[in-house]
Amino acid sequence: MALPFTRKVFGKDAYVVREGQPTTDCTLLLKGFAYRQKLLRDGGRQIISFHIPSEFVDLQNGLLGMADHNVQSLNRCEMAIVPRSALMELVEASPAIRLAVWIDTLIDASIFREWVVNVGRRDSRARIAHLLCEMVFRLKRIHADREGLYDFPLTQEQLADATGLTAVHTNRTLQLLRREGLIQLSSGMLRVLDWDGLCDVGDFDELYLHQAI
Amino acid sequence: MALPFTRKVFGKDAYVVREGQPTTDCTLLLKGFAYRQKLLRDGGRQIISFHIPSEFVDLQNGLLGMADHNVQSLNRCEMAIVPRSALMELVEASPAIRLAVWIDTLIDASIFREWVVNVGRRDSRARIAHLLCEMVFRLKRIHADREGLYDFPLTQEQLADATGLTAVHTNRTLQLLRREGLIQLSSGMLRVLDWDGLCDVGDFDELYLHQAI
DNA sequence: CGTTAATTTGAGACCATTCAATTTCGGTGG
DNA sequence: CCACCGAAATTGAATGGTCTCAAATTAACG
Repeated sequence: MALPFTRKVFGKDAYVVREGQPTTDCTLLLKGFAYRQKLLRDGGRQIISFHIPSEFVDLQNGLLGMADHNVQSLNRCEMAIVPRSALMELVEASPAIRLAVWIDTLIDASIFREWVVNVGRRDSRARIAHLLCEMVFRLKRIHADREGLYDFPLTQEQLADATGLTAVHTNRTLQLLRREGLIQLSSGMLRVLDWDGLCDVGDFDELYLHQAI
Repeated sequence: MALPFTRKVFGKDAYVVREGQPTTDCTLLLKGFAYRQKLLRDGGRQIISFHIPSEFVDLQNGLLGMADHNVQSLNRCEMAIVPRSALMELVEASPAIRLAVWIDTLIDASIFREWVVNVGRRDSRARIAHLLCEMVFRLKRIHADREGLYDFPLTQEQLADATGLTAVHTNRTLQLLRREGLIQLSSGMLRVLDWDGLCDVGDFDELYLHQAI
């Protein structure tokens, strides 16, 4: 809280950071959803992470000199923009904060590893189930109990770009998960009807999130 | 070099770290190749990175309390095993080393991000070409000029598990890359015949490796 | 309430998989 | 130096999961 920051509001699908840009800030997501993505030369897009409030979306920018991917808001977002230099000074001054911040970047990396597994080796049903498990697991930490109902503003196209599928096939796979009685998903709200079943389908093991307490 | 370490030799396909294991050491690869992987419940395997001499294979173990994936030797390897506590003490004591080590873990993460893109959005030809580009780019840094010829002991099955393909299809794709005059690959040796062409096919941009000097 | 975005549906094509058999290669012992 | 062996690479044919391309329907928004 002692860090200097500027609060900034982003509309839907606004660019927060662009690939190839020199890094000047680190950005904390206060409200709304955001995602990170890379664009391919052929126009394809791969989403590499989704972010929910309370998460840094580009912490690696503190030490890497150049952004290697894009960061976009998913819906209307409020962000706290922290000058990279201020964050790094704090991190140098406080060993405890340093460890916390470093660990945050390491967990980030662990999630990417799991995503490699997800898009590399799981079929469409497991892929989407796994992604939903991860999102719900993380949403649980920032929300009071909502009886399993969560804001979930991702479009099927975004879900598709995150899982390496097409929007059409994502749609069919979601219908399958619904038919199986695992989830409800509509109007930007997600409810998990059968958590154990969804974890089972998605081959989900929370170990990689390193949230044991 | 001041760090305490024990030198250890691993045979082919030996486990260096196992998923779920409490972390006690960090391991530096001195000789040979290694890889990191995750196993799926259904028996599938996804390789999430390859490592060449001079690289740490599990630096995140310094701060995360538990291994979230497996590390295996690929061929005969020599490793320097550094007690986690010793490394962390050094890192606390020296700001310069701290930055270097942290940045190393951040580049690690950047590579995972690119791998998500690779297995998520590229077709088999581009996927394999991209992986070869990355490996050769990294091999160049540790080898004197070898006229484009490098040790490359990965089997086609390992290449397949890293790209999310089957060994059969990997074989056919490698034949295609050979027929196109891009690479030579046999007997554990790789030669790139057309670097620009291979980068083009693989949609390879070295930015994510953060090696600009 | 109009307009655009998002979701849903259908049919056909294709890339990659599966399964099985064959060939080649690398290493080992005689 | 050759015979042998298991691992790795290669080939073929059939299957299948996912994609592509359109069009239709529904939901979101100003």
